[in-house]
Amino acid sequence: MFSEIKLTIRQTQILDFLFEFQLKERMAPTYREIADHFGFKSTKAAADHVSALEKKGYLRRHGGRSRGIDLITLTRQSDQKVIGVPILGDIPAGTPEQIIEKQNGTFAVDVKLIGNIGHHRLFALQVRGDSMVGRGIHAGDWVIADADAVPHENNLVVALIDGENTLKTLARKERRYYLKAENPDYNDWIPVTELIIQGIVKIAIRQIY
Amino acid sequence: MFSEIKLTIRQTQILDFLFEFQLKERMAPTYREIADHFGFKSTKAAADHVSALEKKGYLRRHGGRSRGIDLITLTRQSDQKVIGVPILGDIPAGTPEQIIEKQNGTFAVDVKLIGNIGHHRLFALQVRGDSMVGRGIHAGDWVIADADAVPHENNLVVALIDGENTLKTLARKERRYYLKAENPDYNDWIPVTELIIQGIVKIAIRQIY
DNA sequence: GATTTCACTAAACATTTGTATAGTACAACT
DNA sequence: AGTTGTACTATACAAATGTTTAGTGAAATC
Repeated sequence: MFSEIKLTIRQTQILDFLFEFQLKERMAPTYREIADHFGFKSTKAAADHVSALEKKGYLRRHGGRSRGIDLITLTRQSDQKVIGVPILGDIPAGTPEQIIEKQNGTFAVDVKLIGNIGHHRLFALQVRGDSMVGRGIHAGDWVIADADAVPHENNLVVALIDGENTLKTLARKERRYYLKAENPDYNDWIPVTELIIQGIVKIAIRQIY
Repeated sequence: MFSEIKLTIRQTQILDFLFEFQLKERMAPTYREIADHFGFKSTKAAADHVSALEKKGYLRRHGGRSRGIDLITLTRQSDQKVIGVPILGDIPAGTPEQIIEKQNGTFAVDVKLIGNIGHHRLFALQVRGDSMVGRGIHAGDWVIADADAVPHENNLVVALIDGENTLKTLARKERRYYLKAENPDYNDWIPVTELIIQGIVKIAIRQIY
């Protein structure tokens, strides 16, 4: 490829500040804001540093314009990136593949919440019933589930039972897995062989009234 | 379900231009650039339109700063509309006005979750401590709060006590309001006169492991 | 019919901001 | 030994930009 041009310690500090400012304030700083941050008594110092960073290819400047520093690699969206997660309809099909096809719009989820999921397929659904109140999940809540995650004990899973999506906790007794409803009123332990686990719940979203 | 605050044809055109400019130029336009584009002979026309859009909650302005127009909504697609909610830093200032200024990046929230907030200011913060486990809110959870909502009894509120943000339930005993921690370990009832209620929690987001 | 909102013009002011000139000091190459 | 690059100060100008006061006319709302 190409070897990056080395930066001095100070130039690295300046560049770090530029990124930080852009992320926080959602705009580029002015030379005076840079100077103030570093305690420079002249704006020329800041301008010189930015000029050096431009020469070395770390940024572009839109000459004449205020706040014209353009950090090339940082898009505005990188601060606020969302993933469109398909919403599961009320009567979903069986397999995870079909789930995505039966979608009912999408739900936007901030990547801060899910991190690096790779190519995993996610889906969203709105909770009905109160089988999961024991884990703080109530009717009307939204859950985001990962269709490709490997289930582990104590995971909150989306399972398909009799054509309906239900939320259960994946439990284990000795060597056998079961599904458990987190509500004392329910006592349904269902062996995992009788059903399909469609996804592992990663995020729960509650609207508070 | 919810109706958005309506825009006039001209205001829609202005908003479209703001999105277009931000996308192309990677920065917000100035009032003169807006005026030039539309052929306005006074910058006041542009400023008035932007002011109207701010009042209707379609954008925020960073007063005094050049290119200080901050488009909150990222996408204009009706399917996947998100609002950028400023994230509160760890040591926030007192009044709701100052909250927005101390922002630390933004958090994207699907409008499906919030409905019509009008021009209410929202903010996001990550929960520390376990004072709200009784209401299913744990350390690490995200909460989205409305800085302009009117507090009611039993509301989950963000309150500023001794320079720290804490979550409490707004409770009432006879005619006086108090703040209650939803954890049997805590028993702190604080009269509302001694503190500032910064916002009413509308959404809680939990990452499930 | 009165008031408010919308959509601007016109002119000006104040601040913010980019840019320039002139210079100091030091370290690193060539 | 001389040049180049780094890292600034000090001052200042001019352009860019936000903001304000004062107004007009039409459309919408009360």
